[in-house]
Amino acid sequence: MPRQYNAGSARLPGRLLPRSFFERAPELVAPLLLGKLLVRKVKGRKAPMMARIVEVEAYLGPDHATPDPAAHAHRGPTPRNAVLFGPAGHAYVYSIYGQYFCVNISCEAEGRAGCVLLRAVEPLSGLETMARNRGLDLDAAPEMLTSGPSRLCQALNVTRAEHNGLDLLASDSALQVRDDGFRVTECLATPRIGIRHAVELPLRFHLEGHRCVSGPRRLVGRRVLIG
DNA sequence: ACTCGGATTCTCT
DNA sequence: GAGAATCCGAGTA
Repeated sequence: MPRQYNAGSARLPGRLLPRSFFERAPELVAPLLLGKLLVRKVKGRKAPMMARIVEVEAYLGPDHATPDPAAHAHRGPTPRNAVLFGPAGHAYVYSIYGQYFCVNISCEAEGRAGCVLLRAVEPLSGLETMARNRGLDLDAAPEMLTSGPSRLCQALNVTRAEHNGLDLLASDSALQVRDDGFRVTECLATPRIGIRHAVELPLRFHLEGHRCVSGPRRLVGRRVLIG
């Protein structure tokens, strides 16, 4: 059973991840992010929204040994992807299809790009707020709230205007990644979803069988041990 | 200035 | 499983 958190508690659970955690290649960081907490603090509200990361994808920068033409950073820095070339542990939020957002976490040392896309999280607290943000009934199933990169942005009200470039490793950030001690020992690596290029790279990582994971349930993948 | 495609989601059939 | 919605950013000129 997922650990429950007191929505009224003033202190956030666990601890912030160190920046060094993200100053590595995205394909190493991505599986290690599974099981970590995503915390969304909203000004004027006592209780933050919290969710556990269950599905991610790695996108490689132009200096990586493996070319990744599916990555936004592949052709080098542009105004849009500037955050990816900055320090690690920051939010790269971009808009897609004119109506949605996706959120990534920058990886690698400053000057080098690479990131991890958050594709799905398991809601832990603030589910009614998430449902309201998504325009769903307050008793909507958890997987309808945050299963999908743009669904989770909508549920947590993450936008490019407000959150692009935000430091996810600072205690005063509206969006944080934290480690509450929850341990994931293995995951499944599969091809990434929704891309046209580099479709063969196995850079999508998820908790096998988790109901909040997005996408087709029958993707071929290989088991990966974590830690 | 102009074109084109997109790391998606929802609503149908 | 297919098609629509919908617009920003990147590339080309």
